[in-house]
Amino acid sequence: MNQKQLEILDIAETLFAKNGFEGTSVRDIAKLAGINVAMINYYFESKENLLELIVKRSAHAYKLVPEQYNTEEDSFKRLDKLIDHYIDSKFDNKDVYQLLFMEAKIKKRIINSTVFKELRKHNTQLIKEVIDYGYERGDFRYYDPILIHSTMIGTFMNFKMNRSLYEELLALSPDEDFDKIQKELLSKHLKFTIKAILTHEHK
Amino acid sequence: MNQKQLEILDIAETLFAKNGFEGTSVRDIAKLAGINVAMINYYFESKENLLELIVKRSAHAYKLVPEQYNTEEDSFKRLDKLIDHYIDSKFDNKDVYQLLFMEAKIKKRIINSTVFKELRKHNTQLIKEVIDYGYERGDFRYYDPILIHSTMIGTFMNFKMNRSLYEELLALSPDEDFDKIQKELLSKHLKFTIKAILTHEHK
DNA sequence: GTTTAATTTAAACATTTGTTTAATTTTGCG
DNA sequence: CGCAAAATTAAACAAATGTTTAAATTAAAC
Repeated sequence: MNQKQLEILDIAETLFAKNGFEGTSVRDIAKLAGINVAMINYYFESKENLLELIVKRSAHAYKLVPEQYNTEEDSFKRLDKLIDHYIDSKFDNKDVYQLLFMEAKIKKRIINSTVFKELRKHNTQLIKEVIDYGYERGDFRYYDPILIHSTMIGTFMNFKMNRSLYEELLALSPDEDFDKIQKELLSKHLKFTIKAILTHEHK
Repeated sequence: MNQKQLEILDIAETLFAKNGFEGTSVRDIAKLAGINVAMINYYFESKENLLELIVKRSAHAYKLVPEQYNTEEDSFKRLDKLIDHYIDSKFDNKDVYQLLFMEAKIKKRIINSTVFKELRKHNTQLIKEVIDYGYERGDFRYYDPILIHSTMIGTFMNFKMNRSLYEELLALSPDEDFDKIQKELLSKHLKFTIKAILTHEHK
């Protein structure tokens, strides 16, 4: 794939995430990329296929990698690192995750939602291992990793999908780096929440 | 508005939530409602207007009503009731919330996202009051209601939007009432999580 | 430099889109 | 009934959609 094709993927990714798949026409993409409409079919065969390529390109980047956090011996520090790693992986690949999240619901779409499901199962399993690690060391109580993951992903997506609301609520001045602040806030909040869950007594 | 018009609203609501606004054609709606395509414009003037009507019809139902929970004197019980009330209000009006949530991102749409923002501000404020109540009685620590609300709504939406994933993960037999189980699980999890946050010590 | 292949273009293609028209049917009322 | 208003229909509308074609341009190979 050449430079131009990658640029088209980026542009399509952004537009799909912003306006939805149906809400984005191939002409929109072509115009923004400064190319002829026909080039999209020449390069990618179809619009559907373009979506599939975008998803495949980035989906793997959302997989958690144990090496990123399991060097920490302390249960709490390991959890912290896991959460930062989790947030980082989703922030770095800007828009695919929103795309996946939205498209996962659409039954019509040919897109392989298996990719998305497998991804979530994989990450849930790794989260479970960190919980188990802390549990065996007597630091955490046990709690369903599916639910923990739901809260992580849900809180994250909610922040991502309601940016303009949070700009208002948090009353940030427009020159501040919203992404950075949002990321820090989210990191702090999720760490606190998950730790609270894992150390809270059942009454 | 007659019976048929209300039925059309219901059908459109379902389809919009399932396939998105652009992903749903007026002909899809007409076919499912068993009416002529022209009737939709005859009744509702335009497709956009139909969406707006759907939103307006249900948006108010998502507003929390203090009377539903502030009869409880105990901080924890009041919080429990708030959470159940919160979940109930979103479950009862089936698909509008998903619609709002998805459409809130789309900048193109004429739909008044102010409605959605005001709704969230209103609910955040009520959540804050419950937190304050518990804080004044020495039951809770203070925690940013915006973040609490984010976790509530995020966890909820994540459950809602990934139903098929959770059907798989939770390995429910198909004859079980998934909605009911999901609702109970969500209720229990959110109650535990929010309470954990509000009683967890800052280290 | 010529020829072949790959790239890019404008135009046309067939569908589908939301909406409107104009004719028809149904309804309500005297 | 008779008639006007409302409801419903099939058809047509223009615009937009994804895709294809066939010609034009560029690049590569010999």
